Amino acid sequence: MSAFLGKHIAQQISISETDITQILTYFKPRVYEKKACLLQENQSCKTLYFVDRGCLRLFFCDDKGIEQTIQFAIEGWWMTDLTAFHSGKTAEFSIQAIETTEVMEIDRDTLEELLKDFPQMERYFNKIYQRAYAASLLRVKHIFTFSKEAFYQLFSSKYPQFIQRIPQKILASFLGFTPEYLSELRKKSMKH
Amino acid sequence: MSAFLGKHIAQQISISETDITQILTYFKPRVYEKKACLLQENQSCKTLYFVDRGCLRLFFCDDKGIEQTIQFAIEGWWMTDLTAFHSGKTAEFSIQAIETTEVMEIDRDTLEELLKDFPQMERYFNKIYQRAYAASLLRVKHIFTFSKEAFYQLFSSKYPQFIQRIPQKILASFLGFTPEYLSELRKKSMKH
DNA sequence: ATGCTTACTTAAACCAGCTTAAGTTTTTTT
DNA sequence: AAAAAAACTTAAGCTGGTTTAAGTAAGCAT
Repeated sequence: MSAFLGKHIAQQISISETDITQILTYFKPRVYEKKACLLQENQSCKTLYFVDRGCLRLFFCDDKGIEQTIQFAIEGWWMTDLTAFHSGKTAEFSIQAIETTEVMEIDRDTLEELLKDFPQMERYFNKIYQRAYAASLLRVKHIFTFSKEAFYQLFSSKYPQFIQRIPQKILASFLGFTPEYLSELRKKSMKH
Repeated sequence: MSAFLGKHIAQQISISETDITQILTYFKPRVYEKKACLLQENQSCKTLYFVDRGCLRLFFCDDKGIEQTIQFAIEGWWMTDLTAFHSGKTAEFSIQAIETTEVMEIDRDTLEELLKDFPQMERYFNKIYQRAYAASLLRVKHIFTFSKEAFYQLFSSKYPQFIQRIPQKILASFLGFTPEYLSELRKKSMKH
């Protein structure tokens, strides 16, 4: 049972201990092995994940068959193909575990029940979506502001843990350039 | 008084006519002239806008002093610097009216009151944020998937009204390229 | 251990998209 | 209506980042 999710909720909204305990029963704790696939492009997306420990990525395959990662979720972040999850349409993205990852998961119907039984949770998810949206906008801002080299420098100084944790190929696709160019940048930055 | 906002809310959540009428009283209708500035980078962001008629843009100045537009809001869309609005920090973005624009506006305290008096509205804003977040992610996907030329083709076939309404310079910065290059693409696409 | 597959590196040739700079057209101001 | 400013166009030269291709290292199965 994840104490972390409970804490995370309590941090965002005012809510009683007993409610939190109740709320957690709507979620199912589960472990996904490294490289496990939680959601496949073009399939229906039934589940919302909260990362307790580990790391997930959201990605798609471009027309050349290259996997493009557009988002990570580490401890304390939520992940799903939002559009597919809420609309019932087939997923545009895939989700994969980069490391062995412990999640708390909930399906759409159970989430609806949860929101009916605990309407305060609307406010919690509101904050989650706001944060995610703001992060995504900031990302667009960064893409436009910085050269790829500057973007790499910024990212590696701001999130050094990521550079350790994430395979280069995946990191390169997240940052928006080829693995070859990332390799070049790494070499360059080591000289200093 | 905006009937449009009321309709928009009723479309997203189940709510009574009388509640809608009440809810609308929390908002203030207002008209901004073309080129008017609704929010300035580095100032505090106190207001959330719903566009009734017209068009707003969200932008920032990069280090070379060039304005980069990262989002539009036309009829039926909300706009603010979300992070600044909720956190009280100074804004990272500016907001400007591209056309003479009628909005319904609400400040943070009034919004809090509204959400206290009508908790159902949490669900409404939840949907708004979800939609905005999904749109932003899709944008990142497009940026990575398409060449700038393909991106322009896609955009101009999907949103031909925009091509008409938005000055080229602003459109170019939204699409992520120079006005000169946009000019070249336009010429190219006219030949066909 | 041994082979097999996948991840990373290096370097040269190439090109999409930018910069610069000058010209034209449109809009705004007086 | 004229002048000034801002928006758009055109074209040449250039560069950040990709492509291609070949080599090295690391992970994984047998």
